[in-house]
Amino acid sequence: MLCPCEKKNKDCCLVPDISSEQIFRRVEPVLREMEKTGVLIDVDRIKQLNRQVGRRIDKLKKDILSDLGTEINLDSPSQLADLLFNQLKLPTEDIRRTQSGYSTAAGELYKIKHAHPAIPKILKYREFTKLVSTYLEPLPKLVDERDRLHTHYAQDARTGRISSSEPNLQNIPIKGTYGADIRKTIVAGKGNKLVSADYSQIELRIIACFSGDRQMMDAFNKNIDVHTRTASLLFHKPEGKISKEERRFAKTINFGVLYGMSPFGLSQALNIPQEMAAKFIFEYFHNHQGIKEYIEETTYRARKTGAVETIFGFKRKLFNIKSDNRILREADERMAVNTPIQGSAAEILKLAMITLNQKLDIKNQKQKDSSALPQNDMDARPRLILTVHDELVVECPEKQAKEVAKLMEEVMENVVKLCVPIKVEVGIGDNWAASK
DNA sequence: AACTAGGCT
DNA sequence: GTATAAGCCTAGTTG
Repeated sequence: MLCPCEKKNKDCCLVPDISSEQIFRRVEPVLREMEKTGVLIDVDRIKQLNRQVGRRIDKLKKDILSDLGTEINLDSPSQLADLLFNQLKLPTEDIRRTQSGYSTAAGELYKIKHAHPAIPKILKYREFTKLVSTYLEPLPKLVDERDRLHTHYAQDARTGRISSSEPNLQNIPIKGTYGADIRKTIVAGKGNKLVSADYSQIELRIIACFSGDRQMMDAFNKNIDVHTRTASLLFHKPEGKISKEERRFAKTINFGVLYGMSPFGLSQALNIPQEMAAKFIFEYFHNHQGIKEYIEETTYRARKTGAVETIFGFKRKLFNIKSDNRILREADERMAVNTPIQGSAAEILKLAMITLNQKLDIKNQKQKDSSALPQNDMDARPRLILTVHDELVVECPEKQAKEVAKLMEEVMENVVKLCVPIKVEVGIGDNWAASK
């Protein structure tokens, strides 16, 4: 048992006595089982969406090419950049460069969206072609005879996070015009429900605990929205008077801190002057002394030992932390801060998966014994089907959904005890979007 | 294979 | 003066 918040009394946290290596090993069979189970998708609905979005792409493409007055390949960034910036001479002063020329990334085109009627259409075209080429076209081709998708899960060697490939089920759309529609195509089988459980702001809770920052700990302990608390300190207003915009700013800064964001990065993210961004960051660290000291302490220790580690002792070596090359050194400093947070969150989730699977197995055994379910119906029992960094999804018979939701919440919230509460949000639905 | 872009947490 | 937010996977173009 080791308490991660070293600045405070030793017993405020309870971390099970298990190593990161053991977690790594014991989650593997859980992952293999999830791959085997697979997730059910509504193939007809995907094909329908494919046709629908495809028609909009065709129309956009026609409009864009007629607006631009030439035949170029819209999927070629280099052809597009040459046309927009060299031939049509659209303003370039705010446009980032790539190795080859001007960038046509969405964020850059957005800055000049009024400079030419084709620009907003190009942005839509990009959004829709992404959905078709990455999701709507490939997914139906990857299903088995029962319309289930079987991904491959792997554990990342640098942070311990779980990744998903062929297909990647961890980047199924949720935002944007058709995002929710696509997520709705991941469905529960007949008579089943999907139960989704999300850790609420797990990474911020971890940094609150590791740093012992008074304001952040206080917000979590009193169940005050942490972004609203940050906004309240930043804008010198009571929490009740914080606007949506102010909360959004605070949220971006809170996440920025986890990643080591600079004034430049913040100014880009919020679309504000760099000076203002610098002021926000200064003010943030003034209000959150604990976080400031934690970051200094972590990078200092990384320099001394050449590595950082997570709550269960997973180590990441940082080869450039003492480099004379500022670019490389600062990249390692950001990893030094981020890896223990992201990696610890990954371990907490994996330990919850191991524990949850154990309890589901025990439950399944009992169900079988009391013959509450048909003996050979492999589908009629709760199974983990998805894991997405801070979320787990279980598919289970409708009748068990509430019970399973409760179990997931209980297991995930108590698998470790930090010096702030861990909160989980659960939902039940017929598809992935509805279960949140 | 490198580059650019973009989906998710 | 220069680059600038952690981690992952996939797709299309280019040479």
